[in-house]
Amino acid sequence: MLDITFIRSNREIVKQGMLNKGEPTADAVDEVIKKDETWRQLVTEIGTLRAESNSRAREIGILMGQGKKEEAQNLIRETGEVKEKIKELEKSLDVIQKERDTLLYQIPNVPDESVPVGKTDEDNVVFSAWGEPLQQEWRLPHWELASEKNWLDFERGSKVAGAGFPFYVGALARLQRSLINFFLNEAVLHGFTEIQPPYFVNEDSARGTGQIPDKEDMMYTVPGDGFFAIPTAEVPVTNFHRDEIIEMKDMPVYYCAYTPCWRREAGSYGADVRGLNRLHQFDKVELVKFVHPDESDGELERLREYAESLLQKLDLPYRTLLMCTGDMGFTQTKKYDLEVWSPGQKRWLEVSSCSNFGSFQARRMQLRFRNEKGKTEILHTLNGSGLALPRVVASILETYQTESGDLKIPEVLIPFMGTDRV
RNA sequence: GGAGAGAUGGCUGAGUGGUCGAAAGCGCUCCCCUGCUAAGGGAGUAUACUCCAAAAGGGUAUCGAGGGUUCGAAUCCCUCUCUCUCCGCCA
Repeated sequence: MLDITFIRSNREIVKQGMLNKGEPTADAVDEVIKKDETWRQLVTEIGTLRAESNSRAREIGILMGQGKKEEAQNLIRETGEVKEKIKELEKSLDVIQKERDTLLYQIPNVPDESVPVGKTDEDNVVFSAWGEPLQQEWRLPHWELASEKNWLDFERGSKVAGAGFPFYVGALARLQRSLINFFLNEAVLHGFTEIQPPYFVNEDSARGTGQIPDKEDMMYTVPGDGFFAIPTAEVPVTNFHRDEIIEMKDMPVYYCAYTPCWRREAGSYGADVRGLNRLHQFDKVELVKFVHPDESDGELERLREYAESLLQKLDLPYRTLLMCTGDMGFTQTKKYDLEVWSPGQKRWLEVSSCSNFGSFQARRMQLRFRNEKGKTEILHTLNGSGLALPRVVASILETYQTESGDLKIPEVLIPFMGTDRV
């Protein structure tokens, strides 16, 4: 949610940003400003009437205290009219406010100036690249190697849960656990505080990070309890401080969390969903930052660099994309995607997405800090994957496989795996 | 799941229909005094919205949340949420 005051004084910028993000029109901006004007008028009017009603009530109290019942009765009679008027206006205010807020929720965050304007993923910019993508023809896609080794069981996954819920078996299960440990250890070394969040959240939390209204279809729900299965740890971790004021001395706040993630992924098909490319449940280590508004630009770059360093330590070639306005999503001001090379499929796989949300999420959540002057101020949030597991696993299976059909273990994972080859 | 108790400002904790946004204490900030790592005195110290060009300053709302009664509610009524205690169940 954008600040209505910001929208009022930056009408054209907000409109342009909305169009750049691919919204068909930016009419909501004009409408919300109009609604807000009416809203403010009503608030002022109601305030005045309430002031009057309050002062009369106080007078009545004093008269009663002095035993002047007659005079008090007169005043009480007169007050009825004001009360009626207030009730009436309050009803209108309620309606207007709902209309205003609905519009407000429809206006996306404004892209940063450094973000390229574009419509689709074709317009994303390759920001950087690292490593030499392997091209040998003998490399098998990860699902073939995994099948030969009995490491992945999609059939039983379907039987037990459904499509997109595979079992990881034996060495591959251990490899995932090793990656989780590696990622968490690295994050803690870089100053992130490790937390284990709930895997289900309530509606308020889903709204706080912007999953609703808009993207509730992406989440699994728990019937009867009103819970959503988290689509990413971002949801519970960012909501950790919802409705709180963080002291300046405690800023910036960095968290990392490992969780499974559940996504319905309605409408996905084809090669996209082969093997580990796209699942309904996957593991991820997520990084979340709460920072001073002046710092968020730099913090995004450091977040990106940190995520990249993980791929470098695993020695997996990757490239970093700077997402264009049309492909970046509703809530972000700027976003990088990290894509790892999949030599068995000869394609890039997204394994991390690092985003700056500015004050957009924080405002919804009333997530504030006490600034230098002791005033409360909405802070900025960022998050990034560090990293999403299945595609990293896929890339490892394809990058580290030998021509004889074994799998070498990336050096940094050997301590966790207890072996250098499986 | 059953029974009971409770939810007040950064914290502790008063307040059961009338100048209560809320006593007092603690903490914190500033000032004064004090020649010493103590003590004393004074002032200040919630959040959101809104009016005003802005500052100063007004106004409104908020005592877990929502609704109700009333001229007036932290205080009465209803619903919900959460916390604690005891019992049951349990990884």
